[in-house]
Amino acid sequence: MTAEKLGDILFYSLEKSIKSYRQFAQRNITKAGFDITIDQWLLLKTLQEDPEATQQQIADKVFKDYASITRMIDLLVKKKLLKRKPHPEDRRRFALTVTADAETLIEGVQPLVEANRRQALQGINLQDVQVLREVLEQMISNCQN
Amino acid sequence: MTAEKLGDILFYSLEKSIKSYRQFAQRNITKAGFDITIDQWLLLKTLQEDPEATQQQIADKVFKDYASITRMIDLLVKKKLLKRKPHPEDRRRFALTVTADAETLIEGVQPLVEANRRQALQGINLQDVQVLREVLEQMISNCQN
DNA sequence: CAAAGATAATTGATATATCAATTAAATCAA
DNA sequence: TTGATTTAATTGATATATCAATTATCTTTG
Repeated sequence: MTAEKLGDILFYSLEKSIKSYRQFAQRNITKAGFDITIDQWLLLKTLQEDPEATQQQIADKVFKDYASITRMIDLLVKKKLLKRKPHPEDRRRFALTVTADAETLIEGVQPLVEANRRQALQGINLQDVQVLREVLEQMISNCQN
Repeated sequence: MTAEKLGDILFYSLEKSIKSYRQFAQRNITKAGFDITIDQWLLLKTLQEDPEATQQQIADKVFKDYASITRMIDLLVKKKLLKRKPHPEDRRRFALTVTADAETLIEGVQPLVEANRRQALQGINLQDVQVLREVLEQMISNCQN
């Protein structure tokens, strides 16, 4: 019969948990008056960590499609959070710069993000988080083809 | 300094793992020649489990937005996988019926879905899956506001 | 019963995901 | 050096996510 109920399926909980967290986190950021999505924040953060990254490297890091990154960057440029200039050494690329506005925004959001993470993990012990991390990594590698 | 690297962040692994799984599963389904997305499959499955469900109930079950469900149903009707008729008792609603085509499709996809799940969980022991499940549920409830 | 409130679904606007095809520039190889 | 291959990014098409506003119908309640 294998009457596998949706609620019993691990992947369903996975989806649900990540969506819950995203909604929760985005709600808090929006409520606090920040005009930025979590994905945009993450992209900017990534660029700050590695200002020389190509769009493809960014895509790999935030685990998104190249096309999505192109469009997100378009948006961020429109919002004056990024500057896009021709790259001096490789004309296929662009040199991306996080603007001062963006830096302020990112800093402002940071404590909220940390608070969100803390609240989401409340009452969960560290060993379990570690197990979770390992299981997820195993799953990721199992799905690499 | 809190130089929290992205890779260290649990939520990042969560996103990455669910995306890996989805891409992996969708790839296999598409490769096998089935013209359906995982989300569409899930919606149809949910309706099969509970044919009387309202769209809102479906949305809650698959953890999607009402608007998304409306649009997915439009699509499924176009693809002849669903029939939408006026509901006999409540004119605000629709009576949704999974077509015979859809039933065949769902059955055909089923073994693939199960194989995908098995492969994704390979080498992971059951206790750890159980821990995972519990942690995720806790996280979900932590984010309920 | 009528007005107010609740419920089911849709629509519009914007953001993101994904695949395939394309363009432009760089690099490699004969 | 030219011609083939690879790489960086974009574009188009389609699917989904999310919020707010709207419509239509039902349910309460005064």
